[in-house]
Amino acid sequence: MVTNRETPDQTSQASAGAGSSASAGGGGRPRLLLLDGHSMAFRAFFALPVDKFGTSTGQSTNAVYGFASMLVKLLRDEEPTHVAVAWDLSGPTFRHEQYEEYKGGRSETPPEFPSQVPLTQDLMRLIGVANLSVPGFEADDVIATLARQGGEAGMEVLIASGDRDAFQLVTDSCTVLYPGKSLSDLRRMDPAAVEEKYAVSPERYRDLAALVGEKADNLPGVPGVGPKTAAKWIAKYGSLDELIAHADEIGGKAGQNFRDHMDDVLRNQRLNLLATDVELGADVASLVLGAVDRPGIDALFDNLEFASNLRERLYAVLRIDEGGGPGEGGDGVSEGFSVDVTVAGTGELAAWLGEHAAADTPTDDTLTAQAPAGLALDAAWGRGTGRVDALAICVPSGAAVFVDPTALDPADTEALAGFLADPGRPKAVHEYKGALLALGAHGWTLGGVVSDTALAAYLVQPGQRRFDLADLCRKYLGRELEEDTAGDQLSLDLGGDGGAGSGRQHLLAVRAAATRDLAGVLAAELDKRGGTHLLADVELPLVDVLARLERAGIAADREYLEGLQGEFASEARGAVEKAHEVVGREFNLGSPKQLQQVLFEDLGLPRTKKIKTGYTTDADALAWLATQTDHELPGVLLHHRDQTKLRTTVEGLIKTIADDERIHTTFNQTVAATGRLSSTDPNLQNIPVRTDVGRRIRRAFVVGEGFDELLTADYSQIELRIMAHLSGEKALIEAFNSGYDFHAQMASQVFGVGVEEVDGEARSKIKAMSYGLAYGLSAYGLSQQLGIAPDEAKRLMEDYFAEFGGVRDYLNAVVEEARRVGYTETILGRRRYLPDLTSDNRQRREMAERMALNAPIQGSAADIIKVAMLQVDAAITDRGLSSRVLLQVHDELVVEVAPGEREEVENLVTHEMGSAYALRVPLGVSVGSGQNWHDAAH
DNA sequence: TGATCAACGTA
DNA sequence: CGTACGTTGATCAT
Repeated sequence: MVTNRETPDQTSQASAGAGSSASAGGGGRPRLLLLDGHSMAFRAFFALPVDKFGTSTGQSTNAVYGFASMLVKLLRDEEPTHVAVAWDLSGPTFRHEQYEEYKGGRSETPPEFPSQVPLTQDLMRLIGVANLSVPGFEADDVIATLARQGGEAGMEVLIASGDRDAFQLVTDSCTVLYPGKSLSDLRRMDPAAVEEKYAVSPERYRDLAALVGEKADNLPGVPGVGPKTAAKWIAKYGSLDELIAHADEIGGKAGQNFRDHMDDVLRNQRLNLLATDVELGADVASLVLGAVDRPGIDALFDNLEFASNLRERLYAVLRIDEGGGPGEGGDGVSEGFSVDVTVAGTGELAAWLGEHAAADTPTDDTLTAQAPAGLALDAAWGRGTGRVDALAICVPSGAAVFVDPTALDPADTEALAGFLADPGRPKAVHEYKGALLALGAHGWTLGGVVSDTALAAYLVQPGQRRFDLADLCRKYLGRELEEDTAGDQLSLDLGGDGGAGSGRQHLLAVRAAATRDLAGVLAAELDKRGGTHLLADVELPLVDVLARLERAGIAADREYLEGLQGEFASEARGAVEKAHEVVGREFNLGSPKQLQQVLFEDLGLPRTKKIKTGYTTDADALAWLATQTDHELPGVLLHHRDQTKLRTTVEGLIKTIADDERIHTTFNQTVAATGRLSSTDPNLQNIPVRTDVGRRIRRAFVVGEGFDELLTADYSQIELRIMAHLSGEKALIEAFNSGYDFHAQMASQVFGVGVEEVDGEARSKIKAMSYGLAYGLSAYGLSQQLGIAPDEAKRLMEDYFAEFGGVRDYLNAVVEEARRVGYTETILGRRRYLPDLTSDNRQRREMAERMALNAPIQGSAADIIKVAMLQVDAAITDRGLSSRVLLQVHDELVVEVAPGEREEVENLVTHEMGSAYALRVPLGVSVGSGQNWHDAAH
C-alpha cells in the first residue's frame, strides 16, 4: 500500500474547532459529505452553457455556479454535519510513477475551465468547507482515506464524484452520489445500486474495471470484454484473482484476448485501487462545517455577478439571515466599518486635528511609508469648479471627524487648511480631481494625496465600467457601504439642531474609513501588477494638472457660434424641404426608420448592408446609393446629415459656455481601457477638423483675455513610431530616422520605386495600411476603406509584410503573449486584461485579439502624452511663465500663451513633448499658433 | 423618464 | 469583417 508523508496542502482553515457540536444533522448520526472537486466542477461546466454564465469582464462562471448550486442542494437534502472537497493537484501522482501514460491522451481542457477552479475553492473556503489536496495523490485517494476514517468513526459517508473508481468505496454506510444527465440528478449508488448496474458487488467493482479498462484514465482493458462479459467471468470465478488463476479455462476469442492482455489487466487492478491511508494532517472531525464568511461570500458573488437567487438559497441552507450577518456591526449603518466619529463643533476641529493628525517631522523616507488618512467629501463638482458641503477625515487609528465647513472658527480653519494642504500628511481620497475642484472653489488646497482609490482601481482593472466607492468596498474589502437613503430634505431636518448621531455624519465618516482601507488593499493589488510607479508618478500628479486644465477652460466666441448655428440650421432646413419635395411627402429625415421606408419601400432603391433594424442608411450607404442610382435624394440626405450634425455640435457647445465666456470640459481619467483620457460635457476631443465646413467650428475656440494666442502642438504619427519602437522593425525605424515623408518612404519600398515616383494614390494606400495595422485591420476592411477589390487589398498587405515583416511578427507576438499571461502592457507597464483571448466564441476571441494588439500601441501613446503634460506643466512652473495648457486631444496639446511668452513656450513644449520618452525613433512634434484653434493648426 | 440603437465626430 | 471614446435624436419600454 502506498503511503505519503508529505505535508498536505490544505488551502482552508478546515476547522471551527473539532469539539464544536454539529447542528445541521438534526441530532442523529454524524454525516460526512465528501466531494471530488475537479470531477464535479467539470460536470457542472458541461451541464451549463459557458456562454450564458460569465461576468462583464469575461470571466466564465458556469462551473462555479453549477458547483455552488449542486452543493446547496446537497447541504439542504443530505444535511451533512461534516464536509470536505478534495482537489487534484497538477503534478504527477504515484500512479504516474507506475504507469507513465496514466491519464494521457486526454482531450484538452476547455480554456474557460481552469480559472474557475480557484474561484470555486474560494467559495468553499468562505462557506466554511475545507479544500483538501495532497501532492502525489488524486482527489479520489483523499476521499477514500476520509471515507475510511469516517466509517471508523461511525459516520455515515456520502461521496459526490463523477469518477466510477469511487464505487469500490461503497458499503452499507458509504454511498456514492454519481451525476447523471443533469446536475441535480445525482444517482445514489449504494451496494444494491452498484450490484444492479454492474452485476458485481462493490468490493468486486475494481475487478470488473480492471478487465473493462478506463478510457478516461488511459487504461485499456481486454479488447472485446465489456461490463457484461467481465461480470459474467467474475460471477463464475468469484474474483479477478481466481479468474486469473483459471485463465487457461476461458474459451473463445475473449478468453484469448484476456490471456494476451494479462499485463494490462494486472496494471489496471493495481492502479485502480484507491489509497486509504493518505497522510492528510487533518482529522475527519475537523471537517465539521465551519464559520461562514458572509461579507466574503457577498463580495465573491458580486464579483461573479451571480443573481441573488443562488445567494438566497445558499444563505437559507447555511441558516444565515440575509438581512444582517452574524455578530456584525449592529448599528446597521457602518456595517463592516468601525469608526469612532467625532462631530466637530465650532472651535473643536483644531484640537481634534492636533490630537489625531499632528504633522510629523518629515525626517526621512519613512514619510512615504506612513499610512494615509482617509478623506471623504460631501461635495459636487463639474465644469471646472465645485462645492463642499461637508468633509470627514479618518486617521489610521480609526478615529474620525466630521466637519461642517460653515461651522469653523479661525483656528479651525487654519488647522484644517494646514492639514489639507500639507504634503507631509498623507491622504487617500476617492476621486481626487473632484476633491481638488470642490475644495479649490472654497480656496482650499489639497496636498499629500498618496492614493486616489478610483484611480488605483482603474489601474488595477482598467476595463471596469464603474469605480464607485461602494462597488470597490464590496469588491476589494468584502464589505457593504451603506448608501445615504434619506433625501436631502430629510437629512437637513435631522441635522437641524446640529445634533450628533444623525446618519449623515456617520455615513461620511464611514466613507473616509472605507477610502483609507481601500487605499491599502489597492496599493497591494497594484504593486502585484507592477503599477505603483504609474499611479504615483504619472496618474496622481496628472490629476492636479487636469484639475487646472478644467478650471481654466477655453475661451469661446459665443456670437460666432450663434452665427454658425443659424447658418447650419438654415442649410439643414433647406435640405429638409428639398427632400420632402423630391419624395412628394413629409417625413423625418432624422429617423433612420422612416428613411428606410422612404428609400427602400417607397422609392424602391437598392438595399444596403443589413443591420439589426433593417438596412443601413449611414453615410457610406447613402454615398453608394448616390452612385448606384441617379436619384438626387441620397445626396440631399447626406447634406442634411452633415449640416444637422454640425448644428447640434455647435448648439451643444453654446449651451456649455460658462459665465466667464469659457468652456470647461471634464477630463475623465478612469474611462478608457487603454489609458487614454476622455472628455465630456462637452466633449472637446471630437471637434470637427477633417472637412472645411467642420473646421470652421474651431474658429470659435479663441485666445482668452490677457493672453496673446493659442498654440497647438501635436505628435506626428506617434502610434506608428510606437509600432516601430516596439516591433524593432529596421525598415520602419530607418524610415522614421531618415526624416523624409514617412508614408511616401514606406510606399517607395513596398512598390519598389524611388521616393520621387510615389504618387498620391500609392502613398495614401500605404498610409491607410500602416494605420490600419494598429487596429487589427483585415484585408476586407482595407478594401472597404480604400474602395478597392478584396484581392487587391490582400496583395497590398502581402507586399507590405514582405518588406516590413517585423511588424506582423510583433503584432502576432503581442497577441500570443497576451493570451498566455492574460493581459497586455504599455511601455509604462499599464496593463489591460483580456480574458476573451481564450474564448471559444470566435467573434469574441477575435475582437479580443484586435484589442490586444491595439492596447499597447494606443496605451503607450497615452502614457507618453501624459508624461509630456507633466513635463510641460513642470517646465512652465519652473520658468515662472503664465502660459497654460488648456486641452489634450490624445496626441495634441492646446496651450494659451501669455504675452511675450510665445517663443519660449514653443521651444519648451517642443522639447518636453519630444523628450517625454526615449523611443528607438525620435518623437516628432509640430507646433503652430494663432488667434483661434483653427488658425493655430499647422 | 430611462435605455437602446444608429449615426457620426475625434485620435 | 477596425481600436478608443461621447453625443445626439429617434424609438420603445416603463
